[in-house]
Amino acid sequence: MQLNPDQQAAIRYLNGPLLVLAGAGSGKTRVITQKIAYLIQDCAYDANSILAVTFTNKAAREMKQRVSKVVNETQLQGLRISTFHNLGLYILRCEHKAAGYKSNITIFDDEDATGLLRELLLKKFAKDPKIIAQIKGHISRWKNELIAPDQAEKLAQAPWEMVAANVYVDYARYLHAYNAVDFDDLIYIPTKLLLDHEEILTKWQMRIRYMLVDEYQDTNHSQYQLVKLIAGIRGGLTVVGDDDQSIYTWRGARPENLMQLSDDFPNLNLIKLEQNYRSTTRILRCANHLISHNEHIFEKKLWSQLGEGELLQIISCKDEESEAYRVIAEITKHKFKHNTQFKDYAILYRGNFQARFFEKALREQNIPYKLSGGTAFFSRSEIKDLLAYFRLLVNPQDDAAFLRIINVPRRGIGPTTIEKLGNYAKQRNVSLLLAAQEVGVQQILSGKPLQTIKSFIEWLQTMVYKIRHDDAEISLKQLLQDIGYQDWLESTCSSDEVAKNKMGNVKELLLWVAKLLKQHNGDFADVVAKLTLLDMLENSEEDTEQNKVQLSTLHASKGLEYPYVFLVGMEEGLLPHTISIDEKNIAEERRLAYVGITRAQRGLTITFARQRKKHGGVIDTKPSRFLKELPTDDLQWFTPNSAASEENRQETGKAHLANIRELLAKK
DNA sequence: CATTAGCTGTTTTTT
DNA sequence: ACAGCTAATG
Repeated sequence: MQLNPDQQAAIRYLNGPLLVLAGAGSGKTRVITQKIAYLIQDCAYDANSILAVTFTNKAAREMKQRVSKVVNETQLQGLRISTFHNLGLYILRCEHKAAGYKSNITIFDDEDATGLLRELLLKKFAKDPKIIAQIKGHISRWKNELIAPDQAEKLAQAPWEMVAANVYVDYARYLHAYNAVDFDDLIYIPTKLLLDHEEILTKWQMRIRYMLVDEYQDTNHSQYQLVKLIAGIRGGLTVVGDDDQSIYTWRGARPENLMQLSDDFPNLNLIKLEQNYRSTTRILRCANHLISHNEHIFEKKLWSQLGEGELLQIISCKDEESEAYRVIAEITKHKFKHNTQFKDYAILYRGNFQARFFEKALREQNIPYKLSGGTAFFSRSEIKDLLAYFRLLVNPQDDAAFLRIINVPRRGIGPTTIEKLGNYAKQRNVSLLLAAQEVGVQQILSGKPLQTIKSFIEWLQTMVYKIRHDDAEISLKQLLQDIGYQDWLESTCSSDEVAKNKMGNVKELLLWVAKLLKQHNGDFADVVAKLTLLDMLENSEEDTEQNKVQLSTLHASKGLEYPYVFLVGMEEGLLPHTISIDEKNIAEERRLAYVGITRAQRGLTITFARQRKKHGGVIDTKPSRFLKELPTDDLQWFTPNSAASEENRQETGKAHLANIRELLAKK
């Protein structure tokens, strides 16, 4: 496909910073990938002097894949395409000394961070998880705004804000003592570092000569500062964004950063991409109609040359179960009729929990599917356990990891022992593991617990050695053997099935780690940190190649496209979500729906359930208000009593599915 | 220390 | 419905 003049211009423009306002499907990823190719092939840029940044691992993966199709492999050596968090980790690991960390940094995930905060707040006053979450959010905001703990203390006004600031101080101190960072730190610390150290800043500015940022509307303040610092006055910078696709303000994203750019870079050039190469005119008209209900920073109108296309189908379903069966039935029918492939279909939803019903239905029908997003995998207890072992092997100061696994599997180390050890560690001002290694613990602990901990530490040390010197895969299997994890799973799980499943996950993790270790030259610390950032499915191009129905949250679907999209659960309370139903947040929910609609290339089906199970009971639901914001002429409704569909008399999706199977069999 | 029964509150989205 | 926590018991 040829590039249009605007795209060409965006690719070739190198006389300073450039903002590309790119509507959905206007080829923004193409502009970025082609620009990388242009820089390398036509402008003699070294690949390792180019940095491309995205928000999700998925987007980074996609971009890497697309670049490798345009530029040959030897020229790509050293090219960095990564998420903001991975970039932060990279800078932090390079500059750990200046930042005051040892090289074996570990990353606290959300759960660890919340755990630490709970511990700290217990002393102060509260243990209400809501308050903890609130304070966590506040600390996160401070970090996003580049406000240090001591500054926060000075700035705090309201009493509760003072408490939060105090906790922030302690929290930062503890994390540092653990030689650990949280997700926000991965941006905050490197940005502060570049701000405070002229020579480090210069070094990075020299190293990175051109920077490209995708989904720019999702940057928060600290991320923007990081970009600005690296780009410097030279302004080797292209950012691509679309304020209509800003769906991350809940985690601090500031679409205003699009505007901010022209203030910070007076010589900023602006290029708009408005031609859409993805969707039919009908789909686009619906998207434009919907989003016109929002206020806009920049006006733009998307258009397409791909023809009118089919009507959008709106299907009313009885409940979530029949919604799932109905969608599967529609896919089956459509696939048969148009001779398509499973991978041409995507099911998009607001919340991860919705995937369950579709998974069940797909499994029953033996339809292959790909569930997107690694979060589910990493939140599994068995994976977190193993990861905690890994973290402890890397960093003996990681107390969160220590606490998680010291008694998993059971070693007879209970709360009493841990409390004693904890007190001692605090008094000695060292981590739990290091405290247990000191001679002085003998005065605190004795007998069996002491013996157990001693031998546990000895074992850990042999393990550290083994992983460094022996074959990775064998070492990791040994670790699993030594702790008797399989037996523990079998004895604690409710059924053999569950235990087997968990063991399968554990084996999968070990395989990945072994593979990653080889990729990272055996740098176990690096691999473990990467794992925490969920950056692993890297070598699974097969997934998109494989012929599977795609299941994804709306958030995770951004930047992707599918021939036929099923946007499910289009109900009040779900999309828009109950929590975001006030005037300010409704705009973001609308953008979320907009993102969903604009994923579709040729066909779009929107479904909703009239009833949904909620905390036990059954709740009546209403169709989403967003449906009323679509142009009626482009819609075809399928409701139980509408004449539009004979088939729809079948109330349950299951029966509907059976009908279609029968119909197909006859043909 | 481990186990278990009963109690709670809880449901967005991601790094 | 369910997981995660608490308190009581082995």
